[in-house]
Amino acid sequence: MDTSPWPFHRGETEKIMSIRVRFAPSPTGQVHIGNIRAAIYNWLFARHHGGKFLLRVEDTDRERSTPEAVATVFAALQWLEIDYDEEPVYQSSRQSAHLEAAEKLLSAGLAYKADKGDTGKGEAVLFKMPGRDLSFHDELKGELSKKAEDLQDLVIVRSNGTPVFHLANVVDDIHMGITHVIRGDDHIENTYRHVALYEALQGQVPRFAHLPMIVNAQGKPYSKRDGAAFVGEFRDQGYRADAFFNYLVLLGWAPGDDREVMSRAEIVQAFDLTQVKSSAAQVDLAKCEWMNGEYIRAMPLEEFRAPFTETLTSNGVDLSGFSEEYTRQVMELMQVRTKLYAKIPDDTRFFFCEDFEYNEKGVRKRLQRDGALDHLSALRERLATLDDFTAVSLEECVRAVAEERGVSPGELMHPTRVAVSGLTYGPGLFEILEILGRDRVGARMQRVGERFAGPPADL
RNA sequence: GCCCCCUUCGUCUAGUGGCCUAGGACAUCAGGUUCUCAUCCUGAAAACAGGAGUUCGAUUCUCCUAGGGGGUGCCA
Repeated sequence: MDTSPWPFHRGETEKIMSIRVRFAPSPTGQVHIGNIRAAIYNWLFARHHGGKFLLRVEDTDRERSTPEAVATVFAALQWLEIDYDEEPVYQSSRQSAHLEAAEKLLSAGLAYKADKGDTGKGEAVLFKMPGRDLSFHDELKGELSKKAEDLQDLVIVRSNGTPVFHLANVVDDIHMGITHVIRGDDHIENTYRHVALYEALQGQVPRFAHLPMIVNAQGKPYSKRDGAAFVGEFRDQGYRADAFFNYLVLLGWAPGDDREVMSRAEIVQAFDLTQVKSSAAQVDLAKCEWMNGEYIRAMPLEEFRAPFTETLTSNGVDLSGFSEEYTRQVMELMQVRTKLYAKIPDDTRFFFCEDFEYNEKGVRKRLQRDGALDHLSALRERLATLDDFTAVSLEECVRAVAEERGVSPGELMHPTRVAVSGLTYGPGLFEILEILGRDRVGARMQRVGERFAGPPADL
């Protein structure tokens, strides 16, 4: 290692000069997980090193860059609590600077006008490649280089007078004083040409880090066809922002020890570009869900209340008739078995209304079989006389009835579960019964006795 | 076609020449707890793409091959 005491030696300079990175999304309506992960890595890099994280909205595409699309970008950042340090730069407001740069290159003889490809559209401005091999150091992939003959001049201003991405990107990065460009590795090829542009414009060439892509099971870029692909979708499905953030961070980076579920502070502390993988990563929604479940389980019960009630309410479940204490009891049972908020309504609706659906298979298997309904009705009568309608005595009672009738407790419990919840799974039966209370339990047990009596309707 | 990048269990990854009998996590399977589901606990199966080098010694370094991806736009 470098033991020189002289501080401005080699890699030391970058520690002294402050780091400035940026996230430069083009607002197209939704924010792809690959893009947001790039934002996250930029943000973490800045926060870890005490640098600045900036935002540049690349809204030069008039058709797609609507105000709503821009708002979506901000909403995604806000949801994930990715804050930025300076006023966002809107690329659309920088066009004159881009064109000025092109003029400069033109008058310096570093660019020329031509109709590239003889399109007949008129003359565009082309940037002249320097005619030598180009190379740059990538923080993840090492020394990258490209031969002069493989580099072609590129259009920097279209024949209609609008600047092209490459020009705008470089001019703006110089303008914003960007020191590290951290972006997807689909930009590697562009980077050689960008390096030449930086030099031609006499800008300080930043350091680059090209992140691997996020791919699907076929190794192709992950898209909406492969499942949830946009930040908004994950939020709507009931992911917690911190869990989603944590999962995405781990897609291409690991702290080097065995930690996986990590707080934001821990991640910031541990994050570094050198630990980022250079090969593509495949999305694993199962693990993403598991991660979310970990976060949900770990949160204080009262923090669970807001998402819990919101999800139910927005799915048409009316909670107004139930006390805080009542919903708290339900929440207590449900928190440990919730992986996605979006699943809550189907799993808990029966606690809050009478018109829940009966699971068809459950009905066939548990109610329309043997003497299930007989058992149920016998149990119902006994439950009606039970003094103490609590989980403990309910269990005693059910076991006693089972023994009297010479069946296993399960023979009574499964039908009862379907009868009162419509489901074949869920929290402990006795807890469910206690919370629902004697009246509703009795009514529901009676109701299925009538409704599902007789031979199976279908088969 | 040409150019560039990538390659450890099914998946995310640890590993920077000996600590590797290749570790962890998700998923899977088998048990335990249990009325079911979830949680929790125990255990199992599961990988260094292939081939040459370099070296006393390669998952780790080099080269070749194969496979995958990206680029090759007056898209970003």
